[in-house]
Amino acid sequence: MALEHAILVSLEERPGSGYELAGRFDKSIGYFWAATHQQIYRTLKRMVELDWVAVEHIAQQGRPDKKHYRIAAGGRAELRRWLAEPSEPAHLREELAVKVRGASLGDVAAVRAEVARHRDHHAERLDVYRVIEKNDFPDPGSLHGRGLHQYLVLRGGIRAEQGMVEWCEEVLEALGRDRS
Amino acid sequence: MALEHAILVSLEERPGSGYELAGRFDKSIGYFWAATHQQIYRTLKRMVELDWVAVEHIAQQGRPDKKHYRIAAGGRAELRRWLAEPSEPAHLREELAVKVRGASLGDVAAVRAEVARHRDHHAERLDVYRVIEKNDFPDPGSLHGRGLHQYLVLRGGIRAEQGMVEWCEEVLEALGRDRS
DNA sequence: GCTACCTATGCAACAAGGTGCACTGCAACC
DNA sequence: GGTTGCAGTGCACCTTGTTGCATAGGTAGC
Repeated sequence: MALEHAILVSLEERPGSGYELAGRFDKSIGYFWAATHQQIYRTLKRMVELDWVAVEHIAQQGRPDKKHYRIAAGGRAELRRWLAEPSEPAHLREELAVKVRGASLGDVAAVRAEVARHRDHHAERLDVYRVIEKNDFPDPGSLHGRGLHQYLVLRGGIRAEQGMVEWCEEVLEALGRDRS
Repeated sequence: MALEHAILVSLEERPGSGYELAGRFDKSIGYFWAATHQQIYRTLKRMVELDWVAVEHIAQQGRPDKKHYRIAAGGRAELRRWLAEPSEPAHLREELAVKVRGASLGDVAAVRAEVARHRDHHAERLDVYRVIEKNDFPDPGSLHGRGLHQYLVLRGGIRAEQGMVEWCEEVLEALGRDRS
């Protein structure tokens, strides 16, 4: 499972609480690997038992106590092991595509409206990425190491969203032209 | 869940056995929504209980008996209902991206090799799609209705694989240039 | 003659992900 | 003064997906 490894990578970049991690998985790293707070709390607990992360209980006044996590030596070793290991190419899983394929068995106009909605969604997401690209990586040519790696992942997100927007446009155009 | 609906769409196009469906989900429709034979048998069983599909037991000699499934009226109604309903945009889930992001915590060369492997995989998949496009849809401009919808989904697959290949190339080039 | 694969279905167990809820106390809004 | 939202962790339950195994006769290759 990659969730553990995504958490390890994120904690290595910056230690933090489960709540704070859940926030990160709701944006930034979460754009490429989503997770709910439930998954994160459960996984952190398991990783403490495995000695992949270290916990520190922090008492707070006025707000709930929290647990601060940071990556442990075992976690670093696990990351190295996992990075060297081959991984399965992810396969597509796009409900919208199934709907397009079956559109003629229902209301084609409704499916078309869904495609338009998805296009808007992906266009918004694309905007978010472009802003990040502009603000955080103004000079991509000068990047090295970790910064470069983060940039490349962002580039993947941009490509994916751009591709989806273009596909939605193609579908909208074709369905709009079709009168049968 | 969309697996049920993907099966319904597939059965509507052509009735068949669970085994035969598992074959389809191993190629064609499976390129966009993968499923194992286990999932398919379980889901078919459930859909029979819901009266979404009808079964016919067929005794065979020399080979195991089989069950032939076709879509029922309830399944058609469910498809119409589902097609009219909005669906959540899928979020990305690409383990390779997590590896690229964490590459500096391990053997960057190994991650780079993985990216090359994935590029090859997606390039092969892209070839498969291009062959289907050329053979099954020689004249896209003349397509209507169901044929057009199938073509549009294939176009989505082509775009996705093309995008992945290009991203892998970008990553390979950038990692190859980086000496830090 | 032995191995391996194909057809065909399915159970059992497990891993992973998602949903709903519960508790607490402060700050901000209207 | 009541509602909403945030910070913070977690349980219980449910759905979805994966893996290993079982069964059994036919066919194809070495």
